[in-house]
Amino acid sequence: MMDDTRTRLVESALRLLREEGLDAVTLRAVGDLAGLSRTAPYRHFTDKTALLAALAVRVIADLSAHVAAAIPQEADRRGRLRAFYLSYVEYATAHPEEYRLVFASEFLAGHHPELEEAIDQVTTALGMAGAGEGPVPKARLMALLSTAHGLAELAVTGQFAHKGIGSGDIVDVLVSTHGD
Amino acid sequence: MMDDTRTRLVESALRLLREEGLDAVTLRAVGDLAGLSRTAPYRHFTDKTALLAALAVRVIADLSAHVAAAIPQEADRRGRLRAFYLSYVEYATAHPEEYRLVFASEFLAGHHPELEEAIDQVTTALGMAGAGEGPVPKARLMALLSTAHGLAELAVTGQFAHKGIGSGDIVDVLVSTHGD
DNA sequence: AACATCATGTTGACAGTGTCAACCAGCTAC
DNA sequence: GTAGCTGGTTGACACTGTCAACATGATGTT
Repeated sequence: MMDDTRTRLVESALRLLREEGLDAVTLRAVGDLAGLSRTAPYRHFTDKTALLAALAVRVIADLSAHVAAAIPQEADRRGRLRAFYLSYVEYATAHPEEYRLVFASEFLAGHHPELEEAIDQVTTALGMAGAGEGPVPKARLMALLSTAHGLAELAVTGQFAHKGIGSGDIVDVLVSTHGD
Repeated sequence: MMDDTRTRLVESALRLLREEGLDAVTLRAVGDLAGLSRTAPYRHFTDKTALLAALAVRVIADLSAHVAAAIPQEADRRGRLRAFYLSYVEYATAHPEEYRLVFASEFLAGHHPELEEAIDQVTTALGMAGAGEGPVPKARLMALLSTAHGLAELAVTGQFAHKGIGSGDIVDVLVSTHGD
């Protein structure tokens, strides 16, 4: 398969992202690390943004899996909600460059459908975990996602740390007022 | 004053941001538009990121003023909360490139203190408007800001539009469950 | 078997970018 | 009057994304 090289390119890009940050993810570096030449990505992605979108899909899948695994099914609604928020923020702060890419890629022009699909994946995983009984309405799911998303960004960029509070405190507030 | 040229540079950058987007904000273009030469910004900003941070401060001040003006003091708590969310999202969707800059600049390395201060300004304006009686605890304020922030990003990047829901629906959910 | 086609990959080149070094004009201060 | 700083300029450099042109091997058709 030639999809093989495609995923190898994405994997190389992921390694660069993790080890050297988003700015180090350059087409030339990706090609080099994959054992190919600088313009090789152009045979598998139309653009650099297309490569970044594919990379973002990978990252979001990781994030989704992390969050889904962190929500204990046997806990009550409040407990699952707290686990959702905390695990989401945890992932973001543990992998700041990856999360930065997610933010950046959402602003990419020419909306990539795979990216939207990956985000849908997060919300459905969230819906299954957080439901308890019956389906959770879409608007509610998006509200939860919005909150977690904004929380993660402010946490990652150190907006909480430089005042006295931690993100845990904020999750407390969110869960206690938003929890049922 | 030589601060005059400094603000003129920021103003030129703002015009470029509004009229041609974030990618068009290049040091050369900023210098040209200000009637100076390409490296002129280096006499007033150490970095390009420093210029962007200053620009972000301007944008956040605008956003802060817009939100503060949109919250009716005579409304009840729910009403003010709804006005806060809606005006925040409204500003973001009306000026997407400016809001994109805010996201990008928060991820800038070498945390700029003025930027953090500008963000504090938003939360205090929010605190005064949303308080009613007594001071609102910091964690609560940050929770509100997180939610609005995440909401704005998902709205700006069209994450709601491509399913059936609008951001107003989500604000309904947020206000009804989070409103008191 | 011979040929055309296409996917994959390479090198060379180009315009643009952030950044720095070197240089230059005034203004201020002693 | 001269030393030094502030604000400004031009020239150059390494690097980036992107494209055009070219190679090469596999595939498929006759």
